[in-house]
Amino acid sequence: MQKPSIPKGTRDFTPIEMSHRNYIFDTIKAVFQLFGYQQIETPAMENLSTLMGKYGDEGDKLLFKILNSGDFTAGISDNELLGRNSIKLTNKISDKGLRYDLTVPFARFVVQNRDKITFPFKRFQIQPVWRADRPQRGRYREFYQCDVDVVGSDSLLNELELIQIVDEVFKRLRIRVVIKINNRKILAGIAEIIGEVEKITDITVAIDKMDKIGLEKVNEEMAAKGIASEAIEKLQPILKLSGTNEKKLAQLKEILAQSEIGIKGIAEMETIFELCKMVAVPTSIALDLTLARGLNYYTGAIFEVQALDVPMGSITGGGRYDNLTGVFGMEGVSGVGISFGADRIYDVLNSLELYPENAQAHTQILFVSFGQKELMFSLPLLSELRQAGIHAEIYPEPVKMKKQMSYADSKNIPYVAIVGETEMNENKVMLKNMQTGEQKLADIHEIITLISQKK
RNA sequence: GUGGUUAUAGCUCAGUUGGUUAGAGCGUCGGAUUGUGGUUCCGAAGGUCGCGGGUUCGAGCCCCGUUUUCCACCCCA
Repeated sequence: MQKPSIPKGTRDFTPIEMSHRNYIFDTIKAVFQLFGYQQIETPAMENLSTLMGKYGDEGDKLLFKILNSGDFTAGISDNELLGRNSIKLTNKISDKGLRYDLTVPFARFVVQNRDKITFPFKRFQIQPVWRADRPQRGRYREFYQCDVDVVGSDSLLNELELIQIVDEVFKRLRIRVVIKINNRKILAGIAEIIGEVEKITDITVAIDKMDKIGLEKVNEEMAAKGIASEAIEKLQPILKLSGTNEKKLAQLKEILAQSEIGIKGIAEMETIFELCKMVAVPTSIALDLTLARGLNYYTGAIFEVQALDVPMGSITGGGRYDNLTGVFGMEGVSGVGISFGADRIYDVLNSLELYPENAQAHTQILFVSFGQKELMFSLPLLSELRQAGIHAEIYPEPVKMKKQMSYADSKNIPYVAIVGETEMNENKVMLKNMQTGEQKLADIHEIITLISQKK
């Protein structure tokens, strides 16, 4: 017999773990709805043509591909098979893949369902995504993203709203966080000023690592990518900017004075900070010029959220993308959105043990079974309890009482109903409080009132 | 994809320079207690030491391969 196992980077969740996870999902969902967002879902698998080329070369490699059904080698010549060109071969034997994130499927959704959507469209989506990454701390091959996006509106009010959502979600989850914010236009302006417009991706990827590897190594990496040493030299004062958000922006304004796009980015940031001040967002928001984020479809503000009390990569991230639907043939639709990484938030919550006590909706009363007659007596009572909204169950086998009591104990069920000869004669049940050990004869209505009060 | 690391009972882990029959705690099941759990006591079941090969008189322990776990890099939630 073989030992059962699951694919690497995937996990099972027990009932307790699920109640913890649902606490996260329910909290996030409630906040999304509070701000007027509507839920959608898209299929776990998409056509590869939808997914390929949207996440860069690295992303393409990390896509899980689904083998075509039936005789998938039918249309392939022996030469092609023997050629062992796995990329070419993949295109022939697979035309579907598991989704890599929720944003690209959402863009497809918008284009395909534009007749049913009124803009601005505010949607949220909570579903798993899959990446063929090598698993490690805070990194899984299957994980949930909780996306909120607004498409069809350029207003910076949307950016504000997303910040407010982040603030509210983490307030409710009681996780202390910092919201890091930057702007792709500012990064573009910087590239322009130092004369390396072509290399903007390499520059952003390198400076994104500032926190992790430090200034020196970042400089080394940029040099290795072929960025001119004068350009790197010019970049230094920018990387060393410090002080309040306002101070940084003021200094940047001077540095980027000659860059139209840079000035535009600064203006956006100023507006966003002003709006945050106006509604008094309590979470600290830090302008972080080293924040770049990998996905290259962002064009304006970019966000990242980090937990203050647990070392963990970003637990939420997103930004503004001006033309995401363009690749699917629908031009000029701007969107902005963020994604909560539910599995990382789950890890943070686990290490801080921040779950509310009654996070799980468990059984409130268990009927023990003695035999056929008692069963006939108990079943209608069970139905009555359930109709009153009380979580009730009956032990399905007339086994030893010790066993049934242990079951109640291990499931943390607060009340046990014992029904035997004596109780049936009086049309009552023996209600035992598992915490105090007290028990008393009670009829069904007394029980309903008692348990309902305890809720 | 690159480098390192791990694997022994359902779970967490011991296991001496390579030496007879591989252990503990927890959990599970049974009993003390034929209608009363959480505490206690007694007992039982449960392992091809990840898998495959090699070295050796002899391998859980050494060597090679492979899979898996975790960590770092790349990249990312």
